[in-house]
Amino acid sequence: MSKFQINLPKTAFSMKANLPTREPEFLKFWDKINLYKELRNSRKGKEKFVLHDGPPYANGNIHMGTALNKILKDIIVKFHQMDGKDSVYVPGWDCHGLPIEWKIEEQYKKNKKNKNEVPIVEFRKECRTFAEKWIEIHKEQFKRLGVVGDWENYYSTMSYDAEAQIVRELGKFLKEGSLYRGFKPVLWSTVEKTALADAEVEYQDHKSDTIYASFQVKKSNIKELSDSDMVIWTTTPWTIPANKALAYNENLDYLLIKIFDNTDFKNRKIVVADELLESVKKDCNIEKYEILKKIKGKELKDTVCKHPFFDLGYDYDIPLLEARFVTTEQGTGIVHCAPSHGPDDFNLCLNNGIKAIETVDGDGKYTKNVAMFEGIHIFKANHLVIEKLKEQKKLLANGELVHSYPHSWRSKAPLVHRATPQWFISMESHKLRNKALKAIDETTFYPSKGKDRLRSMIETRPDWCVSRQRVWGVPLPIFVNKKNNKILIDEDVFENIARIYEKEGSDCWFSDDPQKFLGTKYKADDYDKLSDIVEVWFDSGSTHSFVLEKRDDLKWPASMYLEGSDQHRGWFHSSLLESCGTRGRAPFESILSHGFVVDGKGLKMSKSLGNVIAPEDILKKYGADILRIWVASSNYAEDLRIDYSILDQHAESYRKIRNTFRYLLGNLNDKFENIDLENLNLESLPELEKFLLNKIYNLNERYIKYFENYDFHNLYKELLNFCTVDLSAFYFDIRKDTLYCDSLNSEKRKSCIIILNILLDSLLKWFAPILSFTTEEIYQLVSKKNKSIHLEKFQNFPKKFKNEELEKKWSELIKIRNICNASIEEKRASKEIGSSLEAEINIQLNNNYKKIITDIDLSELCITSKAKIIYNDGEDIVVNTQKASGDKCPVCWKIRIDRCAREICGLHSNNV
RNA sequence: GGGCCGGUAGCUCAGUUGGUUAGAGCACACCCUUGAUAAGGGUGGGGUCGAAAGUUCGAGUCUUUCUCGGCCCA
Repeated sequence: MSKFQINLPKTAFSMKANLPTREPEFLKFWDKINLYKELRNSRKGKEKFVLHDGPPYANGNIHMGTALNKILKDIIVKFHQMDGKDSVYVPGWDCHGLPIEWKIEEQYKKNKKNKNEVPIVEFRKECRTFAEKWIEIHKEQFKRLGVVGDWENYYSTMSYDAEAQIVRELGKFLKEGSLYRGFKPVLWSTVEKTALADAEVEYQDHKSDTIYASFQVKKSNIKELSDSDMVIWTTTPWTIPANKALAYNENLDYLLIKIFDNTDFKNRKIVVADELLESVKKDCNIEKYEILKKIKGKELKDTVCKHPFFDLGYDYDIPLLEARFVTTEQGTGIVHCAPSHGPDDFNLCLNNGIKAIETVDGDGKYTKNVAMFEGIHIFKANHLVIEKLKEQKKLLANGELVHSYPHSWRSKAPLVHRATPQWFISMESHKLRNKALKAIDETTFYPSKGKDRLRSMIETRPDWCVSRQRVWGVPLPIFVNKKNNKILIDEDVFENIARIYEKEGSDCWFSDDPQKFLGTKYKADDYDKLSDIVEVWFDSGSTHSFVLEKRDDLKWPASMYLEGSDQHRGWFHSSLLESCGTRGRAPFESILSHGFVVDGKGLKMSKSLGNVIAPEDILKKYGADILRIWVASSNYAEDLRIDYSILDQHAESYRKIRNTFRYLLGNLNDKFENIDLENLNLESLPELEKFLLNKIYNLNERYIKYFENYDFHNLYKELLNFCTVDLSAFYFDIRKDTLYCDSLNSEKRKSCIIILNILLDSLLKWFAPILSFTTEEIYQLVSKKNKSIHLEKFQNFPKKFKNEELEKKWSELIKIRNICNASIEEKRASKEIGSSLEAEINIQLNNNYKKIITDIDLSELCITSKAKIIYNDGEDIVVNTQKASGDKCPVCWKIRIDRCAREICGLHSNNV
């Protein structure tokens, strides 16, 4: 302990963060002061920024993707709040749908309960309870991440208000006429007995039966085709009974060949694509044959065939239709079309006046529309079809193929395309596609590539199937007239249903007298009430209508939607369509999409790879602020890598930031004084301080620019570099002498303290949206209690801080400083000196430097005991270092012969 | 299988319309300091820019192919 009075840093801010245990204390504090309410009060009447929450599904613990999403949202919401706006965040949950139904059914199975014996209403109540449970769990998990929002008044798609508004939204489509009943093949699970949403389908390998079957030509413009057969290849033999057409490509070349092998096809003529002849020969064991004729695809026009089961009652024409989807990748270049069992087939046939009919029922059994096969399950029909084909001498070959095939994500059962009565929103009838494309143009995308991604999806997507044959969802509010089969369209009825739902929820649709919904205008006896429910994407696509429009604290459209990039086909997509259909524009002004969380090597996280990291583990080991740094420092435009070594590095950076604050607090003795920046007299400050203000000003300019572009990883990097390069290694290091050794009333020291106050204030606010907990910890230390850092506003730095001349000058000085450091290091390496204060530097400068060096103390800048400068006409900068001579001052530790100017200088002073 | 996006030091990221020896911070190594001390300072090593071919006087930047990874679709 020195006997001289010096000012060493002192602070209650510990070096060790201990985030996992300390952070929850601030959660309690925010709760206690009702931070969310205070945030709203503090920005009453100000411009609103509304980030509308995309509702996560209320099922299962959160994972890294959810954590990333919520933290990113929170950072943005806090940025805008600090920017002075009323930045409102209302979290929400998506609650209806199949996954929850499955969870309940699983429970039933466990308890040996039969789902069919449970009344629908009771089943739905269990689904509701299940979702409620997960909402509560999620809530706590999200809060722990530091996410601030209206947790008390969250929204959910299963609230009565939501269910009612969803009915009103559907009513708009019904009234307009764009919601229609169609008969279309949809992906169908015969196990779950339902159509599946795109997101419910997963592709897995599946072994299929394959067949080469022949269709006898009935009539053609090409004479040689009489008595010949068109050959098709398919992996779904069971669809042959539903065949209505064949497809060819007019750009392909086809061959008419005659077979001589001793088989059913001996001396018969068949047609296949030229390019596929080799593979057909191989698969069908065709060895002896003759090419009779080459046929241009175009010439096949107007050719008509007979169904392979023509003689068994399938006595209708099978026309050849031109289709681009026919390729030479596999098969024969001629494709069998069953409009009830494939979207391509359906569209092609539709354009040629061939309608799909119900060929297979919900269980997967052929209907009465299919002769010979009625009642047989399609998954057991392949061999029967193959037998019949053989019997009719229409089978060239059959085999098996393992290929990627759609399966249900729940039951893992293979799916089929099945024509069912479904309810669709037309993309064309009321120009929905055009409206949506225009809305995309009017939306800002972060990153910009999201725009093309969404646009290309909207450009090609088919009509939107909004019906599901399930029970946990909003019932489609549709009555069909028994007599004329017409849909009841009456706004009064829709409104009546909505009002009922608002009061008691939608369960009553399944239990109560239909008359209740029809009111007095119509008789329930005259109508069939639909039992379909609305697909969940319509639910979540409507959140803008029952959240943004209905709440006074929000606005429509939202300022931003922010989700993972998969939501281009999900929520961004469905919200856009729903809103364009009902309101003619997008419900958002901007879309921010982020990539997926992958492991340290860039691989997706999976149980089997064992590379999954749960947010919970990170919170336990590092704390939320480290996770928030990870979010801020990663480039969300691409996939985000995470593993423990990456987190370790961010934890290191955190310590650097924390110690930067600690230095500030220590030298301010935890006493923060707010500096009036506008009235700050710059002329009274030393140049180094003015240079720092210039740095702060410039950094803030870049900060704003980065923030406006939501470019957080560059923003964070700038802040971190500022802490390490400009402060720790430069300003702080240089000013230690002044701070420690100068007397408290030294003007220089006071100037430095002003800068430290400004730095503390600026850094706290700059970092607050990212380091939500740590900045609060510091704020609580230095400010009045019961107010949060998050209620603060960003600083406005006066333009006078900017000083380009100084910037230029000091960049030269720093160049000299770097060369001095290199020179000092030489002497250190040769053990001549240790600390830089043991050095005396001799600097030779070109005369040009004279005006830069005026008034600059290079020994102070380089933290040496002495600096001699010699000007000449030679090289720009040459530095020689030697050991300083003299004695070490016990106060300032400089080595010198004479006493320094400081009053308390210990060297040769009378005090010694 | 198709579409889109991406691959720059161990890590996180910069690299303007193609133009000197490809940058920063962290990490690492060595040294110093012991008055920011489970801190702080200094110096330094480290990249055939995923691979190959092409266009060009010149390619991390443009083109093609391949490869690896991710998302979406089938």
